[in-house]
Amino acid sequence: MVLRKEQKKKRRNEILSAGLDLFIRKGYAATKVSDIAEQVGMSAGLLFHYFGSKEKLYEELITLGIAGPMGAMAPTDMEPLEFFECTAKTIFHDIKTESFAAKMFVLMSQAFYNEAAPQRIKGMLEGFDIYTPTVALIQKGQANGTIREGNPYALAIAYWCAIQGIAEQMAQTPEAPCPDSNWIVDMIRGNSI
Amino acid sequence: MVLRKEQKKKRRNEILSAGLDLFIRKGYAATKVSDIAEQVGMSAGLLFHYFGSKEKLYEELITLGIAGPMGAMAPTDMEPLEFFECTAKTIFHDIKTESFAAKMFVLMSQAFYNEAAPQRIKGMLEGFDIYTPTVALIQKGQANGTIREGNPYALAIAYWCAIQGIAEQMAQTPEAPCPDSNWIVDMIRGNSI
DNA sequence: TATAATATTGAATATATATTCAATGAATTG
DNA sequence: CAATTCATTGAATATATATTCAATATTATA
Repeated sequence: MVLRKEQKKKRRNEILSAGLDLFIRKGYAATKVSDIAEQVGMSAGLLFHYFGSKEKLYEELITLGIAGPMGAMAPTDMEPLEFFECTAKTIFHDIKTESFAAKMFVLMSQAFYNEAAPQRIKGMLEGFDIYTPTVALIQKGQANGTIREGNPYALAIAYWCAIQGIAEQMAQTPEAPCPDSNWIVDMIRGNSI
Repeated sequence: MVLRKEQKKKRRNEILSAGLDLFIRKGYAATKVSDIAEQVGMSAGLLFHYFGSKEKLYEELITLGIAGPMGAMAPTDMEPLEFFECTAKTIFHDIKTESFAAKMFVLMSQAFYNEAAPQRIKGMLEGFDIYTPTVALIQKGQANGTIREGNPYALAIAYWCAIQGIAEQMAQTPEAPCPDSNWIVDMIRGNSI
């Protein structure tokens, strides 16, 4: 009955999952379509039946990332320190459970900063700026002493890049012990009692 | 007289420098030999006169990294916290001055963890383990209260990966403000008075 | 069951990029 | 200055990998 349709969706997801895994481990350019196909257990030719090209597959992952994990990360009107604690905890929890979300976080960071990402994807990520709202939040926190003194942009970089570095490492060697999210927050924490 | 020889050395260094720059920005696979040649201002063919292959060029960079920046980073018998403060400060200073050393640090990290690095290079980095001595140092610091409690390996990961994440970012966007090395150390600092 | 639609493969093709090479120009040496 | 060696280029070749496609198997529909 609907078997065909469900099977197709499942197969697409398998491809997306394998692609995500390989893209973050090897990078876009070094990941061969045949690698992905092999990891799924299908011929390379068949992959093109599901996704028109390697770039389309990558693009779909980025689209998922924009809609999901990254979207949920947008700063709110929470107390600044609370936001940073909460976000770090969520990401690290995802990392520990090896979730799709955590890998997606790594993929997005790579796509954003690696010059090798396809041009069209670069375009999709234009205006996807996590630093501006983060800086605003940090300034707010500095005003009430919950965030340490220092260049707010530099603090934002320290926070996100530390998380990114650790997330990438965990994606590479999932068996290694995962740092505590509080340690990251201590990097930017103020010394207000 | 010796002009030829000096010119040759200078040219080799230009290639190494351009290669290092592009490898860390795009990754090994996505960096075209013609990109490197263009950045130096020579034909792609000529590059092969200086380095037999793209891989050989990469290999020479890694060799330089092993001998230089990474070698200097090996833990000593210093006070643990002092070592971490000192190392972070040195790396961040290098980053701020956009030195060869800082880029090399990024290259080495990438070569170590990215599965796409050429196999031979992987081999060269075998046994180049920065974590074992770091863990030992952390345990020593935990014993005298200068390093916080927690899984020593996880603390080592937090420290190195945070530095790596920030270094990579700075390599990508050198105009951004650089975090303070002390912030990183605060991540692992104990609360002994 | 017969027919149509879809999934799958493996081989063929296209494309991108690494690498080679013959030819040319510039520097060095005697 | 003549001869030789080295630097350099641009075009040709080799190689790796993305992509297409005709043929076949499988599943759905009537």
